[in-house]
Amino acid sequence: MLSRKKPSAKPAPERQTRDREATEQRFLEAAARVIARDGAASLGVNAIAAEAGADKKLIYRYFGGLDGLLEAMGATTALWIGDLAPAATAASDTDYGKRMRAAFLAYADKLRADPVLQKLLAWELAGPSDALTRIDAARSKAMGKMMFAIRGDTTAPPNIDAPAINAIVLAALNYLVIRGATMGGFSGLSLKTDADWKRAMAALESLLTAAYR
Amino acid sequence: MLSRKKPSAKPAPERQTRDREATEQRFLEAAARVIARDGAASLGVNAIAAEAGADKKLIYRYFGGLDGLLEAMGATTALWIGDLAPAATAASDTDYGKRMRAAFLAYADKLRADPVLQKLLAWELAGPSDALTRIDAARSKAMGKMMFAIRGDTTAPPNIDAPAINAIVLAALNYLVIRGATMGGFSGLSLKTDADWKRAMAALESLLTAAYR
DNA sequence: TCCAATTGTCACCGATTGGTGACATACCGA
DNA sequence: TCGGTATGTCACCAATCGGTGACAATTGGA
Repeated sequence: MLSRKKPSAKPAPERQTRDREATEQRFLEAAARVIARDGAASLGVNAIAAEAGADKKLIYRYFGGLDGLLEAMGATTALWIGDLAPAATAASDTDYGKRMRAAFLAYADKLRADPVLQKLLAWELAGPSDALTRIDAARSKAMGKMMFAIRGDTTAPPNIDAPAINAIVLAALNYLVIRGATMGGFSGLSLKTDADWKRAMAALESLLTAAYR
Repeated sequence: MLSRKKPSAKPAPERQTRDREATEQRFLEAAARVIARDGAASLGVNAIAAEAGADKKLIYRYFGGLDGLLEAMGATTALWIGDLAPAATAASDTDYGKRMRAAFLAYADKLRADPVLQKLLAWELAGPSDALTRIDAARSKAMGKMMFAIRGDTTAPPNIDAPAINAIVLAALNYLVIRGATMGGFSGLSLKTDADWKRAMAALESLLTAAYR
């Protein structure tokens, strides 16, 4: 302890904004950055607090812990799902199959551009957590409403289990997007460039047209 | 320290089998149990050693660390993949689409009965690790050989991107099986009972027949 | 029989984890 | 202006993590 004193002139504190909402927002953004960069596995209060430049104690104070923060984040990550319905119905075709195809393609594009949601989806698969399941419940509810809106007054072809087929397509989409982001491909199918994805989506489109014929 | 002495008559040591192969096997089985019960996220040398009832030091001695153990385990988990080809070709039909359908259905059944591989697949999605990627490389290579064997002398219909379509179907299968195991369903489609799966597989079959018509 | 290498055991290390109590400071209404 | 409260900071805790060195005990070959 030589010349360094503590209670003297402050070097550069300047960090005390005293704004709870802003701090909460910083936490949410920091969590998104961490989850997008290091993956959902290495997500914790320490990492988030360090990324946010705030104290982890505040996470407990404001969100009640990591679960609360995740839940708050989950509420914001799935917002664009609601935008899919107008986009798909805008190209208004009275054909059920064509509407679904447009919706799925739009969904794939959006998901491909949202690394946070990708990691969240991957994490849900790794292990069922109470917070994650709640997030998933909210998202799948929004998804169901979207599907309903897209369908509109059209009707699926008879003798076809449309919900099951849609679930299968959605499952393939989720898996392929995540695999493409983390490993660059799956089962010999490269999923790196836009051209790769164009090929994959063409194949999926042909699958759907054949199914909903 | 009353009457309890250490260097006197041994109570029940009896644990020193001095069998390296047996110990390695114990580690592999313990790792499989841990990964099947607690998920891949909570997999570590401490947990594995505790489950195996052996010392973690031996993991480093025998496998060179956790990565080596995972690699050794991955080599054994994908063994049944090779058995899919004879099963699918046994119902020998010269139709490419029918063969693929049989193979995919058999694959789904096997994967549904292999919780370890499920967790491994889920973990690969969560984060790319060097060990995991090597495991995946070995497995997808076996998968490719299997697909080749199943196809045999049949040929896919023209104007159809068979590799892409097969990748899509495989992706959907992986995702649905994992979701069914961890969350019991996906996108409104329940995946708990055998009846649920029968429905899902029927939908997938109709998809494939339509695509490979 | 004896010795050396293999196998197993234990104690310990530093780093990191989630979580909390105590305290300093800034804000805002009375 | 004063004082209470919300906000932010820091130090600390026990538990657990991956990893290693030192040592005891067993085995098998010379």
